[in-house]
Amino acid sequence: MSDESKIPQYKKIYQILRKHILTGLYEEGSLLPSENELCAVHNITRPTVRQALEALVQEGFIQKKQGKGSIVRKPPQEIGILSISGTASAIGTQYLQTQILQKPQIKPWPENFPFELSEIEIESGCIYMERLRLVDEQPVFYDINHIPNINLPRFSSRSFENKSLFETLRAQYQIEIKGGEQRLKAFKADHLIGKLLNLSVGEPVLSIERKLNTNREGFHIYSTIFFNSARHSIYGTF
Amino acid sequence: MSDESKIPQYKKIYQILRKHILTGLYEEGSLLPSENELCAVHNITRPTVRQALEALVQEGFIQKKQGKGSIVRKPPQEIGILSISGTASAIGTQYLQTQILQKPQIKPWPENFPFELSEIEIESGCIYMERLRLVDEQPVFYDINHIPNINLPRFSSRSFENKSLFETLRAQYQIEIKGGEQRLKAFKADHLIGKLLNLSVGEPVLSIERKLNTNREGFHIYSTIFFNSARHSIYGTF
DNA sequence: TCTTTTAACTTGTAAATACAAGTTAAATTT
DNA sequence: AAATTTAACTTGTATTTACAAGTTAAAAGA
Repeated sequence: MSDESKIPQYKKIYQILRKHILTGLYEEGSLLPSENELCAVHNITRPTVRQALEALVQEGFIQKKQGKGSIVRKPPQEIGILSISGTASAIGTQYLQTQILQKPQIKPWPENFPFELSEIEIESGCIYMERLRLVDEQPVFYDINHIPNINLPRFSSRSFENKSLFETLRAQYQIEIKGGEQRLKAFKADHLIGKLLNLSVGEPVLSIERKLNTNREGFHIYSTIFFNSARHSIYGTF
Repeated sequence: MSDESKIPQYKKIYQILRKHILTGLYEEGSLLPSENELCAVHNITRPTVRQALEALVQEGFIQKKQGKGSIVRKPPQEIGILSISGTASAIGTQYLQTQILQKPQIKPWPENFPFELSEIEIESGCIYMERLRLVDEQPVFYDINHIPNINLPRFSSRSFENKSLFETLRAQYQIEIKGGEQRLKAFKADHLIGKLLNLSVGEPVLSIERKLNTNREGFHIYSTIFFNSARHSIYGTF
């Protein structure tokens, strides 16, 4: 009797359908099985199926049409605004390389941290890491991450090369991003940022400061991102 | 028998609660009446009440806690990322002034429009308007809007001074923003942008290009925004 | 008095059922 | 053959009922 049996049925159906959409079992634009079919297949009732589908609608995986069905969409996978699109053509994550500038290491929180921290976050210290992300060998953004060091065994020894930080948190620690807040500014590149992003000092850089909420209450992820928007732009849906 | 009777009950409850939260009937942090109380008051069943509450949760108006109740929140009113926050203190919309640079006028769509248009949008032409928005008498952003000229009687004769474009669309035409997509860049101010935003040529400016979806199918609002992030930043939750 | 238990709330999950309303294609009529 | 109607789907809205699970405060016990 594992704890799997405690997962609500609608969530199980949601996870199954989500996986099937992401792995390409359902093509973009095609129709999901009808609600009644899903009822029959999984032996549950329509309200439960509808609860699962509603979650998929909210995340943009499907689009429902009365009288028609549920149309499969493949939304940009990142949360909030974080996808990158090229000035001319779109860029898939397969071309996005990740370079770890600073491997995850445990540190105290910085003095003048731009966000307010909870007590438990302060007590636990934080895991610090820096990454540089490149498209076509060219640096596109540089991010600095602060993650509370709460119940994350072996985190600092994990490799994040060419892996999504969020995907690791989801798969290894069942941490899911639920939303967050962010502040954006445009400013002039200084010497360090310019060097990292391959820009002259004074060139415009987009900076994002964000605090992400997770399914663990009181556990937040704090990131600062510096984005080179010369050849790319930040793209997002909402 | 007006068409009001065709509005679903859950939507009516949603609208009532939304209004009550916005007008301050329920204070931030306080609890909404319980689901069963709302059932009794409005003479409907719990699933219907829950459907209304779910919509409020999605928009951030309330936060539910099992065993406790629904806690009232007052989210930043703008959709997507559009709120402004000062570098030091937050800024309420009451300090945000609007200057109309170009009153709404009907025009054909521009030649090289950055978004793809539907046939009906092309046929109808667009309403064009430019605004400059100021905080403390200082220009903060300049926006250019293209709205399809579809069933918007008397739109071009309306005054938008110090009024939200979205609030007008909601109140006068029952048009609600349902989401959208956007592209952000940082770039150097040219002569025009610099003059409008009171910046020197070459200073960094944040630009946003957005396409907003509405509850009218095929009706989109297209905006380009130039933001002076010297003293303010774009703030948003997601 | 302090601790524990209980009872009365709250929201969360789930079933079974019914009808409304939009979509589509087959069947019928013209 | 073409237009119309109908029937069989789809999702949307709503009721009724039931129990699970988290929270809180009053009641009972030490």
